[in-house]
Amino acid sequence: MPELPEVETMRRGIAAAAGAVIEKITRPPTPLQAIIMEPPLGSFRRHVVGRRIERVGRLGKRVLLELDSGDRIVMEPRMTGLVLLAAPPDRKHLRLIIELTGPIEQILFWDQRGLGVVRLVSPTQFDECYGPAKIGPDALEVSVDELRERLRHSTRPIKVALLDQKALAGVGNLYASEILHRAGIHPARSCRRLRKDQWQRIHAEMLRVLHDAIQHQGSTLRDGTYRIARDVPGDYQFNHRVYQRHGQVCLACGKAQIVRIVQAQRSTFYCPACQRK
DNA sequence: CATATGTCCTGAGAGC
DNA sequence: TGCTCTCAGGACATAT
Repeated sequence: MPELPEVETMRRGIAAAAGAVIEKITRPPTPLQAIIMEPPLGSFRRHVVGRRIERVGRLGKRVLLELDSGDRIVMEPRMTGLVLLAAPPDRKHLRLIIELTGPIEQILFWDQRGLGVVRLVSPTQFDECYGPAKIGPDALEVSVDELRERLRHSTRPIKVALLDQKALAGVGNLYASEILHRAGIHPARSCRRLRKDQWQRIHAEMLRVLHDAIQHQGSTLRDGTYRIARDVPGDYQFNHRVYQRHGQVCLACGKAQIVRIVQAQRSTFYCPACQRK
């Protein structure tokens, strides 16, 4: 499940596409469900073939190809999607090929489950669908004061609030648990009951965890889908302290066992000793 | 208005 | 062995 570090790794992986011109877009025949494309492929092609990619950006958990027309291609990996230069994990789940002339030859969109989305949006559509009203500040850019102001009046548990992309862009289920463990905050704690120093710890650990995870090129989980290329997984999973470690002894205190609970239909992992309610 | 729930999808693993 | 069932969760639509 690509979150900010995995998507940033994908963005860096294809960053050399800046300057390239789109020659062709194809969707390989597959017995599986096609990913969602908007507009549909024919119209998509007419708008982008011949256009130059000026910049490869990122918006939270999405990769952006900014075109010389002002339009943007928004690539959302969601659960199992990958944006790659080459060497996808297999051919079966290859969903889209963007062929280029320029520094690199192609960009691939691979997605095992097919929940991913690729959209072409005009500047107006971008503001409507992905502007500040829809997507909060990037987790790597937000200040501690803004983070606190955006969430301090919420009645939601802090773990659930950190996943809200309108409030904060980039943190997902895995890193939310890791951040709160390192900050020593119980995941069920209501946002409005957090003190200022606790917000400071959350903010500091968020930056540390996300930057470290980027250094390690993200986390490849048990399902093994996320990777940088066919046989190259990320390795931040070896630094996880709580995620999917329930039943094991906490690496910080060495005493309590990591617990798994469900919040908002999602697994949360924490140490009951290090993260008191 | 804020928060909660249902939905999409595929493959892995459990249980019979 | 092979079937059926459940689960994983990001983002969005719909419901409370």
